Amino acid sequence: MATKHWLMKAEPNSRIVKGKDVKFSVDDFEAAKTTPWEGVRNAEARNLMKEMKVGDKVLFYHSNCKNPGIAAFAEVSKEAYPDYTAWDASHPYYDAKTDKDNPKWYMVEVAFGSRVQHFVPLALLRNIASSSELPEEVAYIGEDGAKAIKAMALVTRGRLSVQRVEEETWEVIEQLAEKGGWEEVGTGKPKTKAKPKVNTKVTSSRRKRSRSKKAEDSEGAEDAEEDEVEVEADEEVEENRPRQRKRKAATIEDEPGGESSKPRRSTRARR
DNA sequence: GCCAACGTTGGC
DNA sequence: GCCAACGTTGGC
Repeated sequence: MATKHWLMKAEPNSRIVKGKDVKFSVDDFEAAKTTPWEGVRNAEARNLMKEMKVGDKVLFYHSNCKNPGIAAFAEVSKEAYPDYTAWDASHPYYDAKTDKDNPKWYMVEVAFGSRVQHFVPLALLRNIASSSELPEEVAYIGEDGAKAIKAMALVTRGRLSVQRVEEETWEVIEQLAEKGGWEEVGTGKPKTKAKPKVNTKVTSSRRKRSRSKKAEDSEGAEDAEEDEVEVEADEEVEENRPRQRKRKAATIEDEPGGESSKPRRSTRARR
């Protein structure tokens, strides 16, 4: 079967949930090499993860930050298995309503591939999606490319933390990540619609702040290494870091510490 | 099963 | 920090 493509969101900024930092930036991901994508507590996102196969390609997205966008390429290294953090009362995403005999939440493991050469900001994608004409800085994606972007779940629905990405769309994102071109201009201005701001900047000045550490969020990239992934993981992961997101969790809990071993990330799953 | 209230996500 | 979109919960 054909390889499928996905987009998974993580939060690059520090955010403490139940005493634990759910941050998981592209830097964290690169250092971890592989990470269990735990913490997803949204049924649709979980169902999509269950469809993932080893080798499927993933766009790593920075969410809930100053400059949200696509920061890296990754791939699925382990198929869906029960998300044990749902049973860990000290975990940010603990779900008191589930138990080991009847797992409700699942996670996959994702292996870092490479950073994008040019960070692809959500603002750029929104700009492309909302413009009647293709911004000239990214004219190389063509009208079909623009059409693919307009249909992206990231643009049309936004809130899902795990989304399906069409192959053609993946290719357009690859082109953008490789060629860039809007940085000096700003995301291309908005033409028409416009919503907002356009982004822009992005690189250039970039934003400041952000996250706890530094940022990187934005771009990053610069180089990138390419390579590809590989990896696999097997075993378990080692560490990994966290990120994650929130969710409600239920309550309970108790304190931190816990084992948990890893926290991780995750994306949010929106709930 | 419908739907209003509520809570969350997440861009800005 | 604001707030819009949307998912979930729970009453009826």
